[in-house]
Amino acid sequence: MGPKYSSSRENYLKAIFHLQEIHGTVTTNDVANELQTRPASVTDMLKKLKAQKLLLYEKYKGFKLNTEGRKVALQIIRKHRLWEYFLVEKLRFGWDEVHEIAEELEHISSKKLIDRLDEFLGFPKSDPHGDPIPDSQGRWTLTRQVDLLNLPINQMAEVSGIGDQSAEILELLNHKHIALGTRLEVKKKFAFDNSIELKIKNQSPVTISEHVAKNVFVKYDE
Amino acid sequence: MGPKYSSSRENYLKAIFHLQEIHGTVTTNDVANELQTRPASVTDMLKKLKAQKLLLYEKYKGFKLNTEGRKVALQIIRKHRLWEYFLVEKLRFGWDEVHEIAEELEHISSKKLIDRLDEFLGFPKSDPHGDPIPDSQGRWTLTRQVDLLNLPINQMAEVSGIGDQSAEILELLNHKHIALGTRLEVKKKFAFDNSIELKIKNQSPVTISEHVAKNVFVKYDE
DNA sequence: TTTATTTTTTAGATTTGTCTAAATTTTATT
DNA sequence: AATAAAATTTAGACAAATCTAAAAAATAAA
Repeated sequence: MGPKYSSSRENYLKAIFHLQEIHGTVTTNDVANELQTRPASVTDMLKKLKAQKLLLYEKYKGFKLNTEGRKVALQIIRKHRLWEYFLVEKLRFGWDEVHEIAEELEHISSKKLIDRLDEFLGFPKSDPHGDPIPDSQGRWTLTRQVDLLNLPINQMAEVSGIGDQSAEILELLNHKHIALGTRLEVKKKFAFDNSIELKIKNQSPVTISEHVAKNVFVKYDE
Repeated sequence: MGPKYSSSRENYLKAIFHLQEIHGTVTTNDVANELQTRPASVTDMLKKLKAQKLLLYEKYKGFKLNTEGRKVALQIIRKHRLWEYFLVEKLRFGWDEVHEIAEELEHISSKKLIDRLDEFLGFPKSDPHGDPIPDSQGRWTLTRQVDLLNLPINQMAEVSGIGDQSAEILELLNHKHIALGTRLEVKKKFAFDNSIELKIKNQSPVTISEHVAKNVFVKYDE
């Protein structure tokens, strides 16, 4: 059996999901803009998605995915992010060059394939951009995982992993009282050398270099 | 940029390549049969492939791929077989369940992806069915690799690998004078228990069980 | 070598996804 | 509230890939 929905339909579902996460409800123009297509084409597709019972839609009013549509969208997002993780972690791609390839891979239909891939990758919780990966039931941890360079300022987070496992970096982190589980927030980012000033509760601020920041991963709820 | 040719076109190229390997020249009905489609649809596509300069075709005469068409077909076969290898070796799929999934994966367009995958897999020479994998220039070793159960009768071949690495099988093979590099041929296959009678030059015939045969891989030129 | 059979092609229709241009509805502005 | 502007939908067209039914060409059989 081929795919349940065409690539095109899947792209619409994904775009609508994305937009309704941001705005609650979605408009025709939004989708046209997101998918680089024409509003008329969007309307055409909305009718099809409604007929397939994936979308709540009354013409001229806004629209949003129903439960089934959301479910399908989450599976596509899951595939996209797992493939991105694979490309970066296993095939040594840069995190900035994987999106386009994952746009194609996300439409491969086999559920067994994606569950095996998930297992092969060790059930990662976040993709290389820090976005959460839904599990095979479409649930996701609300936790984002990023390195310290990408942690928003004043966002409390918990250290969840160290990239470089060398004794040198562990010594440095130890000295600054940073370990797995430490709760901290970024107070300042210096554009000059990308160094970062951190604050850990009940301690005075510490500064770390870009090189170190890149290797410290933290998670936080959004 | 999207794919250079549609999935459908790629499937035609692959089918025609396959058929012309067997019969030299290809007919409309052959292709229709191979792709489970109608002769009229094949004719339609032949015109398009000819217009794209991938096919030598005069109506009512047979047809075959030109150099460019062959090149494209080989790249698709390369992708198909590398993905099959990945599915079996990395994701623990059975060799009998990977074909359908690879039919989808083979249409992913990124050349960089497939070259990285090739590297990640260690530049395998054969897919899980023993079919050769073309390299990134479309060249392939004419050598097929199969286990002893699948070696054609009276085909001289050379032992190229042992699946199970246990001391027990190595002891058994050693006793029967079978090692990496040994040249042998299958003289008889017994349907009753799938045991196999082998002949090594200057030695009397030996019989091995199905279990052993499955774990001895050989290569031969076709 | 006619005739019959099979193969292949053409003609015209269908489906999916897209588009442009025009019409309609909603929203914003005076 | 009337009008202007923006958003959305409809109507009709097009390209790709497929199909059926009929016509044309090639092959096989009498």
